[in-house]
Amino acid sequence: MGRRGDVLELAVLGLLHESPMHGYELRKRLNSLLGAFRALSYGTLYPALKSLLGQGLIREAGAGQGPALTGKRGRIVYELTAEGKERFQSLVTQPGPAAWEDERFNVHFAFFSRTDAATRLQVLEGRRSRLQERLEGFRTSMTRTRERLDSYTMELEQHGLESVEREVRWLTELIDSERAGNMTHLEDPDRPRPTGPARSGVHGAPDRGR
Amino acid sequence: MGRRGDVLELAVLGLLHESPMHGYELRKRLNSLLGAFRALSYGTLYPALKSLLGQGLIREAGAGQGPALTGKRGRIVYELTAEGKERFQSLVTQPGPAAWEDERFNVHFAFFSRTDAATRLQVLEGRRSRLQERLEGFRTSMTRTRERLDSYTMELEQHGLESVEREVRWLTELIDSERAGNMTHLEDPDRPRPTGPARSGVHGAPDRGR
DNA sequence: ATCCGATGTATCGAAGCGATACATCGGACT
DNA sequence: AGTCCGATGTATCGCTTCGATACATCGGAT
Repeated sequence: MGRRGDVLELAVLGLLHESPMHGYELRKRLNSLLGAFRALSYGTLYPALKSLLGQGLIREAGAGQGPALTGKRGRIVYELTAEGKERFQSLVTQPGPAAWEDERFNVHFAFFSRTDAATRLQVLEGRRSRLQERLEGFRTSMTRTRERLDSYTMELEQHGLESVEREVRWLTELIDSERAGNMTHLEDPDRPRPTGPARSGVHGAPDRGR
Repeated sequence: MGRRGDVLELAVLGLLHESPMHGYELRKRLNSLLGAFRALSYGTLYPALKSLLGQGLIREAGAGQGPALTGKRGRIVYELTAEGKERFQSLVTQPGPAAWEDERFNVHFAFFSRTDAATRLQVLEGRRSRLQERLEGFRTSMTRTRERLDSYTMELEQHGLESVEREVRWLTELIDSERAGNMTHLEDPDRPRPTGPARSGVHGAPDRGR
């Protein structure tokens, strides 16, 4: 499993952690999960599944115990093994080198309800500072090319800048509400609370897929 | 030149149309032009340049007439041939099948000042309706998965929706100002006007890379 | 009754990516 | 004066991923 593969690994493990699934369904879920608008190719998915099978992280389930998805033919339902569950936990708990890169972040975020608060903050803040670096790059680039004025190019750069600024604001709100949430119900993870950030009524827009 | 290559072709041609350049410089410009945050690989660029050379659209310039970029070693400066210029014009004038796909759009937009008004409108409107389709997808997907409530996933979908809505608004403003601009100075392309849209003081944020 | 689009698994050729090798240059530090 | 080092610069290799396609079954519309 290669350079993009490890994100795929996390994503597949996470989805199968919710419920067993076959490849076709998995792909659809992955497409929205990865946030990429280009569909994930089967030429990527199936090799990845094979690799996961080989590592013993998933297995093919004997058909027909999942409710309401009993087809009678060759649909292969995958489910997590015990090792798979452990692997998922370790991946989600210790975000590897650079979990805040573009697609990485989306996937990690999607599994935040299965992540502990400390890790959530770590990922959110990592992502934010990553974006702030990018912001710097934008600003210097824009002052550098100030004189060479093509309005359309300027518009494009301007847009990009504002888009990233927007996402930074969004992240800041999430971080704040994450911290606030922690102080009130950090100690009891089993308390029946609405898993997730304390929706503060304000929304932002993250990256939307590279 | 393959599936992404034709965008690359347009981008390279467009950049070399401004001024001759060597590969390293070209790559940096392409990275900001393509809007992709993942850097374009040399393993993509150099084969593309070879292909363009093979087609006779660009040629290697004899070194040392460009002002202030005279290195004495092997830096290879590329420049457009006459065929290259024609090719660029035809690519920029008749936007091929789907010029409004994610990265495609950025590149076409970047060369708007060398595009006629009709084509500009065509691309902008195509892009907008493309995004509106995507909006539909989002909304149905969100109502469909309403009951299955993971706040983080919801937040992610919400964000995406708003991000796209934002870009639609941006495009609408561009289209409006494009139409308004057309009525005042459509007829004289050589008039020394501030090439570009009539900056209406409002900005939006487009896609940011794929 | 049969057509057709959605569902479903799987692979292949081509293209792109990340890493790396190699080389020169200018400036900083000692 | 030496020498280190990061930026500039060209180029290729192996592995991953993509887009297309093949093939098969299902359910519903005509």
